[in-house]
Amino acid sequence: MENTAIVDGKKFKEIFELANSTKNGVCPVRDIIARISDKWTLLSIYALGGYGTLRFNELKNKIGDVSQRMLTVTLRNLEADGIVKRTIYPEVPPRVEYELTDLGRSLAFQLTLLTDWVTVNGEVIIKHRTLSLNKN
Amino acid sequence: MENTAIVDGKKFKEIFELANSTKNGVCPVRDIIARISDKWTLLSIYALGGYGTLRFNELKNKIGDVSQRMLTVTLRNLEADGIVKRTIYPEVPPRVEYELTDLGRSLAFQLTLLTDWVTVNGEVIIKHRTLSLNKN
DNA sequence: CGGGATCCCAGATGATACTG
DNA sequence: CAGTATCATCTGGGATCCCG
Repeated sequence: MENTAIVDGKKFKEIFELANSTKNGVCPVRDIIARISDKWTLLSIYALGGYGTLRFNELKNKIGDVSQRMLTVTLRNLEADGIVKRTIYPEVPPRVEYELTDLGRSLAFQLTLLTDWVTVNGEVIIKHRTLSLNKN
Repeated sequence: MENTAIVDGKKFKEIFELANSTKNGVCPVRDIIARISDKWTLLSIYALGGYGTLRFNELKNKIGDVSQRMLTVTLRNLEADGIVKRTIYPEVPPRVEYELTDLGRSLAFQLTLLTDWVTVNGEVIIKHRTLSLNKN
């Protein structure tokens, strides 16, 4: 049944048109997918999905090799999109906690589906890629 | 049940660890997601999913504003990953046709799920983003 | 027709230093 | 602690020209 939906191609044409058009200069589909599939964005969402609530440096230490600047930028974007909630506690030293919103959790769930696909098919792809390289 | 899988966070921790680690210098999860969520890759997959088989310039014209170079690069990558099949007909002038492989169709289906999510939640995100901008 | 090769720029990203 | 600001760098991607 999975293939049925694909073979007829109707849905794909609709999606293609949707992804290939812009409203007010932006294409929601492309724009949003591009943003969420960013390296640090993906890791941030997964980390917050797995650990619930994290402080800035906790998140930074978990991801490991992200620069402070990029984590800040990433989290600001996610906050602006309503995917992450940022809570500032007026203490000294300051404490800032991040967590996924309901929208964020919903997105996170969708991303697990994609990740599952990659888990199943990733090795085949990497292998294919490697073989392809050796031909040249 | 969707939330159950997320609230406990177990699966997310696993996925996070998976996406945050590398084997032989590459992380399949991040690497593959980054590649497929590229603007032109996404549009190419959708177009081939919807129209089946397309010649180079047919595909180029459908997408519209893609440069020749980028479409070539995109298709070469997809071919190397085993997602797109490239067939050259030894004619003059040359004819080259592109189509999704079984792996490609499987991936395309997964991407429709993500696109569906964006279709449902995209406007909310864009609106949230716009409101967020106006605060500054 | 379907590319390959080259040049080049804007924007993304990292490193570093400073601060409320 | 959790950033901001600035500078340096590096890369994606477009423009252009050429070719089998």
